[in-house]
Amino acid sequence: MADGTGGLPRAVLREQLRERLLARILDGEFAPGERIVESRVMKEYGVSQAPVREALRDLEAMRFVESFPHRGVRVRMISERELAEMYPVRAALEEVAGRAAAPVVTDGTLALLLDEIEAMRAASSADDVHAVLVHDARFHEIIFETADNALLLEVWRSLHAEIRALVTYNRARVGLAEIVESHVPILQALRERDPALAGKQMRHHIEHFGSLAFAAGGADRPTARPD
Amino acid sequence: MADGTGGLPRAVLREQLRERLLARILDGEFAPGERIVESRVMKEYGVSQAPVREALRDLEAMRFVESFPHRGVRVRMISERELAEMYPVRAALEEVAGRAAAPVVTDGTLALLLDEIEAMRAASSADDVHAVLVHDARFHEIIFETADNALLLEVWRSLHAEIRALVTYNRARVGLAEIVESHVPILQALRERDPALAGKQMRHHIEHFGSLAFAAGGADRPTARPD
DNA sequence: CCGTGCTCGATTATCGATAATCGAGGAAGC
DNA sequence: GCTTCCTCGATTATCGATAATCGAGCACGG
Repeated sequence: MADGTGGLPRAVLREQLRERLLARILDGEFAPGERIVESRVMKEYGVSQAPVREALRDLEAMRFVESFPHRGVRVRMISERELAEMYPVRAALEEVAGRAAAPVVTDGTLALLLDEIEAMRAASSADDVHAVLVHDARFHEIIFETADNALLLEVWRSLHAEIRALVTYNRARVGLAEIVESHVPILQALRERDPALAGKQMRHHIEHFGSLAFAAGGADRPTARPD
Repeated sequence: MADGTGGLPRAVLREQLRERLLARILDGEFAPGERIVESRVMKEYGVSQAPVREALRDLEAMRFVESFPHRGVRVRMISERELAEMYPVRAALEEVAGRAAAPVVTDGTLALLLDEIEAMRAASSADDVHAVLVHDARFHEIIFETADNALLLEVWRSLHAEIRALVTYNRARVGLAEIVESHVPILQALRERDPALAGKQMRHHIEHFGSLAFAAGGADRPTARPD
C-alpha cells in the first residue's frame, strides 16, 4: 500500500495536500464542475507546484477530479448516467463482499455494524443527511473490510466519488428512514453467517435504490421535491 | 476521461513515458519486484524528473507499480494471495458485463469476438503463451466495451496488472487449448442475446480457472512445473 | 453584421537545482 | 562479540523559474 495512513511518515506534502483538497471537495467548498487552479493552491498552502500536481493526480485516480492536458483540473461532475452505471457494478461488488464476510464475521464486528445503524437512526431523526451518508458508507466499508479481500476493498473505495454523489440526487426521492432501516436485513443475514443470504441482501439493497432512483423518468429529471 | 488516447495532443511527456514504461514492464524488462529509479529513467529518456514521477504515479494508480515515501517505486509483485482475491471480483464484474452486453451486441461485434478466438487458437497451436493472453484479454475487453458502461470498463481495466500476472502462475497448470475453447460458450450465449446465460457463462469461465488455480494447496505454492 | 486570424494574459508542462530522507557500513562503547 | 551511533552515498521530495499551450477578446476583411 502506498496509501495506508497507518505508517508514521505523516509528513509528505503531497499526501497532506491530497487530504486537504479532498476535504474541501467533500465539504462542497470546491463545487462540482469548478476548476482547481494549481497556482492558487500553491499560494494558499505556501508550497510549490510539484506536490500540488501530484496531489491532484492522486485525486484524479480516486475519480474525484478530472484533468485534461493544458486545461487543468476540475471537480468531477457525476452525471445521472454515471450514477446509473454505478449501480450494477456496486451491486455486484457488494454481493461478493457479503458472501466473503458472512462466514468470518465476528460478534465484535456485528456490534460495530449495529452501532453504525444506530448512528444512522440518530442522524435520520436529526434530519442530518450528511451524517446519514457518512455512517451508511462506513457500514458498507466495515463489511468490505471484514471480507478480508484487499483488492475488493480497493475497488469499492474507488467508487467513493460516485457513492458520495448519491446525496445530490437521492435525498429527495427516498426517505432517510427507509435508507437507514434497509440495512437491518443485511445485518441480520450476517448474524446468521449465511453467505448466500448476505450476498443477496447486499445486492438487493443496492439494486433497490438503483431502481428507485432511475425508475420514473429515463431522462434527467431534477429532484422531485426539494425537501 | 483524462486518459483516452483518442485526443489529438499525443505529445505530453508524462503520457509518453507512461506508455514506454508500461511496455517495458509488460515485456518483463522491468521484472516484478525490481526498482525503477527516477534518475535512471530521467537520463535514459533525456527528460526531467517531474514527468517521470507523474508517469510512475499513473502506473501506481493502474496497480502496475507500488511506491513508498522516500523509498521509490518498484514493479508490483502480484502474490498468489492477491491473485486468489482477484477471481471473485473479476467473476462478478464479468457477469455484469455479460448481462449488459448480451442485449445490445451486434453481429459485427460477434464477428470480432470470433476473430479473437481464432487468433487464440492460432497462438495456442504455435504454443505462444503471450499471444494467447493478449487475445484472451482483448476478447473480454470487447465484451466490456459492448456493455457500454464506462465505469464498469474502467474498473475492469484497473485489474489488468493482476490479469496479466496470470501467465506467471497459470500456464503450467491449465492447457492453452482448454483456455481458448472455454471462450466458445460465452460467444454462443452472446449470439443468443441471452443476458442471464451470458452473465452466467462469463462468471463460470472465471470461477473455473480460479478454482483450478487454487484447488490443490491453499498455501502459497510456486508454479508446479516451471514449464 | 458576421466570420477569420492575431495578440495577450492566464495557466499548465517541463526543467534544473536544492533540501530532506533513507539504508548500508564503519567506528566507538560496553 | 555485540549493540549503538554516526557518517556518507544514493535517491526521493520539493522548490523556483522557464517554455509551451490555451481561450478570450479585439482588429480586420468580407
